[in-house]
Amino acid sequence: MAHDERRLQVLRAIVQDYVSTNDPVGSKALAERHDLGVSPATIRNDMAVLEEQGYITQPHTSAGRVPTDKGYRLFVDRLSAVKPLSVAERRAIERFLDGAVDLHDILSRTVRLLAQLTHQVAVVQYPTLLRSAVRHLEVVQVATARLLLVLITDTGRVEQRLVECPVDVDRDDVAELRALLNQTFAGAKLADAAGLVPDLLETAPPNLRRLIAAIGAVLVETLVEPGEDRLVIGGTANLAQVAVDFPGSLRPLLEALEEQVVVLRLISEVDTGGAVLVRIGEENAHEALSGASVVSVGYGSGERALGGLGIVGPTRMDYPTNMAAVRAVARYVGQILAES
Amino acid sequence: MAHDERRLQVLRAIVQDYVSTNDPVGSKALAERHDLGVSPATIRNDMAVLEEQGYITQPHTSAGRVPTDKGYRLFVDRLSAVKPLSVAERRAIERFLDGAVDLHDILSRTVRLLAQLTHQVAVVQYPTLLRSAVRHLEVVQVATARLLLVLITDTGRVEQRLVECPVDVDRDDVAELRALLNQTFAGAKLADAAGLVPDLLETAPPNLRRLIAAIGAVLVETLVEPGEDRLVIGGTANLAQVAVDFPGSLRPLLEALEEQVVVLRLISEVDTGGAVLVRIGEENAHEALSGASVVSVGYGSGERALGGLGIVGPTRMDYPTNMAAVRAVARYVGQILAES
DNA sequence: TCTGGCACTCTGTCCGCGCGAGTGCCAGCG
DNA sequence: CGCTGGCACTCGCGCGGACAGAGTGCCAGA
Repeated sequence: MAHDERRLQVLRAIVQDYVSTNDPVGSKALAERHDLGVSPATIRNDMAVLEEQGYITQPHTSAGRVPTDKGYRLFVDRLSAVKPLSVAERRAIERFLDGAVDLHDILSRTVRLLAQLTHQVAVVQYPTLLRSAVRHLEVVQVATARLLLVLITDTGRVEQRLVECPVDVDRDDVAELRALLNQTFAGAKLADAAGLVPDLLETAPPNLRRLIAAIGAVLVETLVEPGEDRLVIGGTANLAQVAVDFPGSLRPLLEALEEQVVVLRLISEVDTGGAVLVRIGEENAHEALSGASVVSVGYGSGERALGGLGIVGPTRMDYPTNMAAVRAVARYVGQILAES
Repeated sequence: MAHDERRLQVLRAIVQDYVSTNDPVGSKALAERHDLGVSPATIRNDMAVLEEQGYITQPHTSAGRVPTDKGYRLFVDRLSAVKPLSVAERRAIERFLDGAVDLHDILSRTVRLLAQLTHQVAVVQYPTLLRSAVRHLEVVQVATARLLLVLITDTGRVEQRLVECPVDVDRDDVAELRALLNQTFAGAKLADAAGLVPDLLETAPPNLRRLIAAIGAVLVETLVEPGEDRLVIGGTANLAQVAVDFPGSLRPLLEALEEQVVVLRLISEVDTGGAVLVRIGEENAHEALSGASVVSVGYGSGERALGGLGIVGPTRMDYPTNMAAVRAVARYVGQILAES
């Protein structure tokens, strides 16, 4: 129907204007700024309907209208096209990520880049251990009965653990152990690695049994602990600018960001096959984020996502632009990781 | 003189009251809350002198007095005793830092702990590479002409770099290389390591020359780059609480924190032999920090500081308590690092 | 079904005023 | 010589009323 169509145009216009001005938008201003071809009075009627349907609301009688979470949702789902990035922005991405020396460098550059492009808080998850593969396992003797186990994954992530050995170890044991471990685990998916420990234990020469048991335990612990996934956060300075959107409640938001677990859960739910995921306001389960939106996507070279990245900002954000930025950055990061 | 002595008492009382109430403190309130043995009128005279000397100021005529940077400085230098931590706090430190699995874990626990104890933003520097020693160098072949060089220091820090080789490499070369590198560098201070490269190059077997040249270059680059020192920051949520102290200018402070270089410079100037360093307001060269104070100290097991840690907060902070917390945490971190 | 007009409602802002806290100064006292 | 109580003065803050402006809902007419 023509009416429904126009009503959606009105909603779109409201979202766009509200996002750019941060003022509740009235019927008159809408008619002026957008070529809707109808008078303010007509728009008022449409607005009344939109309000009844729950897409917009007025902060108080006789102020303009403001989109609700539901309104933003409709906007994101049906009323916006992802805005392509400018050439300059694409260049900036390349320039920014080039020259990174290691994984941490890549990720911290990424987070700065994303924060700069979107003017929001950016979050990047370290490549999940479970979806990586073993590139190399290194054993370093620290003391007579103390070994340092270093795990290097194909994504460049490095994890290290101290292992207290039940027996003294000599140099030859270390070399043998190193060879044995790499022979067994090199190339294996970390998700499968835990399963390989019993085999290894069985086939190992007797003199190394107890040692391997200790190491295996630490290894499994390292891999299975799922909470261990790390996070890089940046651009919190952008929160200060949009402080108006979080009346007084900036603190819980900052707390939630430091409480990495909360954000991690949001960012890591990205198994939807490469689509950018948007969570708006109350859609975020956590209370501190009920006034915020999260835009996230998985990154990774191959078929499966290695981890997630995204941004956190006020519900009143420029979704098309930010979604484009998040997607583009994720692609580049995937490429860079594939190369290294 | 008795007069001077009492004036200092007055200054101390002003600082204490102002820190705890955040209200400019007047002569009457001061006489009531502290047993100075004199009347408000006398205190007023003292205040007039203190103001003339630049230790306190009034925000506007007929408000109470507020300490200046100079006033805080005098307070810190001469009027305060470092407050010992409570038993509960000491327990908390131990409990918090126990069970850390690797260096990053230790440092991120430290930063959270410090933020929690002081209610300020906490900053911890990674152990400086230059003051660490090589524990182990690992070489992993990633592709035919591409090696991954992994450096593990005695402080548990791990650095990795990709090396593009000028020639193809086979497995035996890698093993030989690894042995040679460790033989040369293991145990060496990183500060001296760069100087060892030429020797190594000279004594190396001819077939490895070009390879070692490439690796040596990367190694030197990694070590010499001084800007590479990393930082862990936490407790930014505490900034929101004290936002009153940074009228409107919370943003530049957050920016300065993200611009790690700025903070790094402050935190890493800790060569003063273990004393806690306090920089108050304008004493911080950087403009964004001109309304903030930094309390820092070096940590490390042995004679020399491995790195710095500290807190950043409003000039109006509880210096005695915070200095005690910073010092105590630094000691524990030093212990923990020495053990691992 | 859209449009123009009209009355109504509500907020944000500005202004003026009084209150209270705090000061500086002065004269008197030990 | 230093301390004290008293007193007049200053100035910011908060409160209340008035006002302008923006926006709405509704209604009659095209």
